[in-house]
Amino acid sequence: MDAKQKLTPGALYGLLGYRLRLAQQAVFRDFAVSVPGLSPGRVGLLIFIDANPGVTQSRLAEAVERDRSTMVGVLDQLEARSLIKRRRGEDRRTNGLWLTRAGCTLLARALRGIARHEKRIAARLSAAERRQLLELLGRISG
Amino acid sequence: MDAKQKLTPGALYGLLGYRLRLAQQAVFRDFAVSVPGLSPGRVGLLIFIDANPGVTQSRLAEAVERDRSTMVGVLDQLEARSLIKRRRGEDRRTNGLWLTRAGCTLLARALRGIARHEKRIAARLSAAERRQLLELLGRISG
DNA sequence: TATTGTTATACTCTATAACTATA
DNA sequence: TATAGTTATAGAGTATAACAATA
Repeated sequence: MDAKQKLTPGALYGLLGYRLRLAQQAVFRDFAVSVPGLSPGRVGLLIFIDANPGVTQSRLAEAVERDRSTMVGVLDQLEARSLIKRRRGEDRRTNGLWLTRAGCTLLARALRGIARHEKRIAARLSAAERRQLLELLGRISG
Repeated sequence: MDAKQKLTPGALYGLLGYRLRLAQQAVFRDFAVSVPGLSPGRVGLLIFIDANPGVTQSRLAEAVERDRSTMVGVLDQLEARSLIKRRRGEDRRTNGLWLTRAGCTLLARALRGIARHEKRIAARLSAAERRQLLELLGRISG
């Protein structure tokens, strides 16, 4: 053993915030493997559009708590990949959003990947422990 | 109630990864209020330098799992704020890192802020629940 | 006037590749 | 040759401010 400490000191290791960050990073890495080609945020957008066909860009931005200007580029990318389409709304200031056929297909595949992912990260928890973890996380989130 | 779903659908809400992300975001927001002027990552660096005075940039980068090129700019900022100092090592390729007086002072203040922060985010958990949450998070992190 | 989508711009955090000075 | 620090560059992801079209 070295005189120097190897990783972050015990000071951090006892903190909920730090441990939450470590867990989230581990989960994120597994997600990237299980759901190639889509980040968690992107999947969230596809799910939301799928559940709310024709939703406007501003409503979507509001739903995921981002500025509407932020959505423009993100949606440009999804549209460039032919996963979504924009269509001008009855209120002609708005764009309605829909999944394309390819978007539906990719979302379905992503959801299967997420199911595998979820199973893998919960592998070391019993069903009761998984429930309790969700409960405690909910308490933290306020 | 609208026909459209308000936020992300139940599909996501049952997922550990999603709930972890929500909890982490809530904690992050509270951290920013409790520990003004330093992000969680920056505090981690100061703690590590404090615990390992004279550590080189590369060892620090390795400890926090970042590329050494990433550290350069970050350390430039901390140095520009006079929180750390670099000193050329015996091996003259290296820079040793130390906290300055101001860095020590700010770190001490940050640690007090983190203590308040930790107390606040754990406020809705019993001691046993807090322990269990740490345990379950450890299991998730692998 | 107010709202929607857009653009221009900028900031944070991160990485890779190539350079320099040392070893 | 190999390593430490640096630079140039790039790419996510995010925001604010201002603008045109539309309401």
